Amino acid sequence: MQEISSNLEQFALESLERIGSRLTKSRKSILAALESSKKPMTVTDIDLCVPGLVQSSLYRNLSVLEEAHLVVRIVNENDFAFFELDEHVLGHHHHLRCTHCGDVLDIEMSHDIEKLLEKTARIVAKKHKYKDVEHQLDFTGTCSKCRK
Amino acid sequence: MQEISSNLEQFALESLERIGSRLTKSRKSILAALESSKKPMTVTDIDLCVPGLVQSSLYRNLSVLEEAHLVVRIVNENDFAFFELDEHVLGHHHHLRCTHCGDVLDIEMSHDIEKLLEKTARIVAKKHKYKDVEHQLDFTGTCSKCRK
DNA sequence: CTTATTGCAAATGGTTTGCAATTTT
DNA sequence: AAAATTGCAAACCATTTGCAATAAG
Repeated sequence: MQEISSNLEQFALESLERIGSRLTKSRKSILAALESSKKPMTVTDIDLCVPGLVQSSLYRNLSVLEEAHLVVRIVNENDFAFFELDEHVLGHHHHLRCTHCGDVLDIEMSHDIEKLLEKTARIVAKKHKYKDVEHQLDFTGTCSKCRK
Repeated sequence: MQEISSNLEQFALESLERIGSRLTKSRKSILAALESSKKPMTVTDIDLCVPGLVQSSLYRNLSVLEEAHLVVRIVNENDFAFFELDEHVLGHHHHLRCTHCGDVLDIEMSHDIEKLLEKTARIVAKKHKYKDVEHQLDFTGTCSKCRK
């Protein structure tokens, strides 16, 4: 079981405190798992890294961490969710997803593309009377494993 | 109950035939509902437009239509799916989704942005050894109704 | 001692499935 | 007839929830 970085620990403590929640051992383990993973994880993945924690508690912890803006849930067309650290922690990024196995990778876009997307988001918001519009640019295709 | 356009009817007939399925009255009604809707619909929405069709049959029909590439399923973070006509029918477009009520709107991007996204998809595919990479650019925010 | 968290078991609810009856070609 | 579609009811299954017991501040 890996350690949570002290940066993240401090940030998590504050974020959780802000919503009246505690940074328990379980939550540290969950954050550690997500931090050490190079890509989004399913609940099953996370479960393996936090032995002894019942699945319903894991779900409850993930909800709390989501509420604290430490974790985000990624919904895909398979019927289970992926989780990863929030962009506040991980930095802004995008996803490349395999439509066959559901696997998700984090990828980054150039500064120019990001600027363009932000500008576009502002235009879209104005046109459709939406507030706080954010963009999500995802790519989907077939990974090399699924082609074998 | 609205009519399906003859263009769509012809295309649907061919697409369904190709996978050994028939263009039944129910399927016509479903396609008509989706065609007349200006935005993606939930199963409940569609159900209202196809009275007398049991929900399980509706789901089965939607699966067949999906398989025939006539319809696509949009997954969002709420726990029910939205459906709309495939891009083969509707043309390529993007989505603006309200994170509060789950509502989805179709929006279009400029030609320049599309070109840039296609180019980026090719680069991403090469870098990560993915095939047939497509992009999905979605915007999320709060709609005007949810701010009242 | 007060509030948050946990484990356990049961419920939820959108979606899927088995099967016999019905419709379509 | 042969094959696809339907209705009905039951199953699925990831996720949520109620509640009493436990842990943390």
